[in-house]
Amino acid sequence: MKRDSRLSSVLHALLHMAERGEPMTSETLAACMCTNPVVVRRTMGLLRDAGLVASARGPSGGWQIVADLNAVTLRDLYDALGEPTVFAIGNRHEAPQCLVEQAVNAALDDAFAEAEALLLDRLGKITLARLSADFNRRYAAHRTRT
Amino acid sequence: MKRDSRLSSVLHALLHMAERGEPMTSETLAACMCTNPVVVRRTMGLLRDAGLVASARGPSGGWQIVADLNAVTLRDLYDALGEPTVFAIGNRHEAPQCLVEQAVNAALDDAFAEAEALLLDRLGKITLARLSADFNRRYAAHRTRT
DNA sequence: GTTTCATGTAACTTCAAATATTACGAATTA
DNA sequence: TAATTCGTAATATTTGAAGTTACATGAAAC
Repeated sequence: MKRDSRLSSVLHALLHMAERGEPMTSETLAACMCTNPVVVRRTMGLLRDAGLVASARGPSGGWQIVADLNAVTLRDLYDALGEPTVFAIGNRHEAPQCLVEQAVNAALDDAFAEAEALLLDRLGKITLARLSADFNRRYAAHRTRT
Repeated sequence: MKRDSRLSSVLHALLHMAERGEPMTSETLAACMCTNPVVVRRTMGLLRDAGLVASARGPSGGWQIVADLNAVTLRDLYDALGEPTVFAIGNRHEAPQCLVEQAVNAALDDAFAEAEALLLDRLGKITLARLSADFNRRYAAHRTRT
């Protein structure tokens, strides 16, 4: 299976944008994430629909954060991306006739639902501001070392 | 992404085997799970390697549970399957140079690790015996209704 | 107002991982 | 020895994410 890395990607992009302060083109963002401008536009487009970033066309255009870094959590990003499937493990059939399979599914669904709830709760507690601060700590430490 | 449904599959198979009491061929199991005998053999083979089931060749051969249903948890099955990847969401790069991406990955890794730990803990608390009992409750209820 | 730059998006291709299939060898029972 | 069943290699299919190509649309700069 190929894992969905969009959450990781948009976070990477957003922190770079936060550092920069001025609009960044999808080309620039794609370069710093080793991907393709179209992929960036597609993904950032979802964040724009959610009101988190703004895009502008033409010269001096590009992408910019419009939300308050203290107010945006990773959960918000997850939601903006369309609440992608969390687990790579799932039931064989979703609504089986077989009573055995129903019992199996019920047990698995419970456990996975609990884990998903915990994950989303954790994501809801991490703000972009905190990640940005974390990055700046790492940056300072890095400059000290070298 | 295509989700891994082997945990669901082997559970389904094991409960059928528990009900039956005598060996079941991979062909029979495949039929009741709408899949292929070879797939069954491959997957059940992992459980055999873990000492949970036994296989016998030739006429009157097939698959049988050899473990105590009270002692086997879903976590044991997960382990027997080789601890498959839990999440369909992941980091873009695993060991990035970029400090921004390192900060992002660290935050995500934490949240996902917590959720995974909770999931495995839950799986470790569900025994095959409990699932079997759950099935029998459903079966009784079903017979009452019809 | 024309040129240039950048997004918007449809259509298609590639890639990775699970699952399915075919084929045949090896072991076991009757 | 014939029938049955597992063991397993090799290959194909399927699914969904990611990447690519192509071109239309809109905005700024001159």
